[in-house]
Amino acid sequence: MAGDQLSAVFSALADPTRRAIIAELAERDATVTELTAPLSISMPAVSRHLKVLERAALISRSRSGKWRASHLEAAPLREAADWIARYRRFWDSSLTRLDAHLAAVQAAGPATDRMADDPRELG
Amino acid sequence: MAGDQLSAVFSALADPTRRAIIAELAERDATVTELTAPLSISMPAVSRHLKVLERAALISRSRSGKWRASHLEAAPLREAADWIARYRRFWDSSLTRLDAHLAAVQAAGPATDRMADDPRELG
DNA sequence: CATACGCTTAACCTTCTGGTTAAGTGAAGG
DNA sequence: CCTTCACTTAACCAGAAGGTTAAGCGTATG
Repeated sequence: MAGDQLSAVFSALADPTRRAIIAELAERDATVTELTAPLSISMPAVSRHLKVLERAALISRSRSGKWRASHLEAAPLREAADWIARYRRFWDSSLTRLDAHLAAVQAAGPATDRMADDPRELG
Repeated sequence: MAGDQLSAVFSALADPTRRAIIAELAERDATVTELTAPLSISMPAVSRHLKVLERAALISRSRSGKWRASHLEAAPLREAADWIARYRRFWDSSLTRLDAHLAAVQAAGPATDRMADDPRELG
């Protein structure tokens, strides 16, 4: 299981250490040693976390001498965000008219659409 | 690890079967039997997936006679979306001018070029 | 009331995960 | 050179995950 891209991304994000690494890389590229420093685990453990992130395409890595820098790649995060966004209508009360319309269409539920009586169509 | 709420949510979303269940519940509440039908796994397996989703607070369940209906609870999805949204500037091309400025400042310039000399200059 | 139904729990198995320490690789440098 | 540094890989372990079948439990129902 968990073979598809989305699963790999969510699975990568499920670990707090990896989220911390992502947060760090959001500020600057970093070497394995730099990433290990603030964490309370060994460097091999960090190395494997990086491999997981790399497999999920959440980071890319460049070699320069004996250092390897990790760089955040956000494209998979967008896919994850897009997936979650499908359910945005379930929590967001400030829906735009377009969102409401699409939500109504997707839900295929006529009664639940509170804006169905609004004559204004989306522009 | 993986004890916090966010980890539980991402971990729950990491499984394709559970995402399928969420997609189903987004359309209508459903019993365990109804949820099991389109899936190629046994009912006990689905029952455990539901328990995982319940622990992540992604669903609530109500009992009615011998049937138990599952209901989607989207609040945790919002938390997950909020976390990912922190990195939106890394993929969203429609940045505001302020966001672009902050992104440029935080990225802190061409790190990979200087890395060849000394990794400490990465930041 | 006996039985079938809906679902959960138990027991078991295999695979995955995340950590460790120790050894291996390749570039820097005294 | 030959060591040190940065990092990866290997070997190992404990526990979690996800599947199965079988059994249990409570509610409908013929």
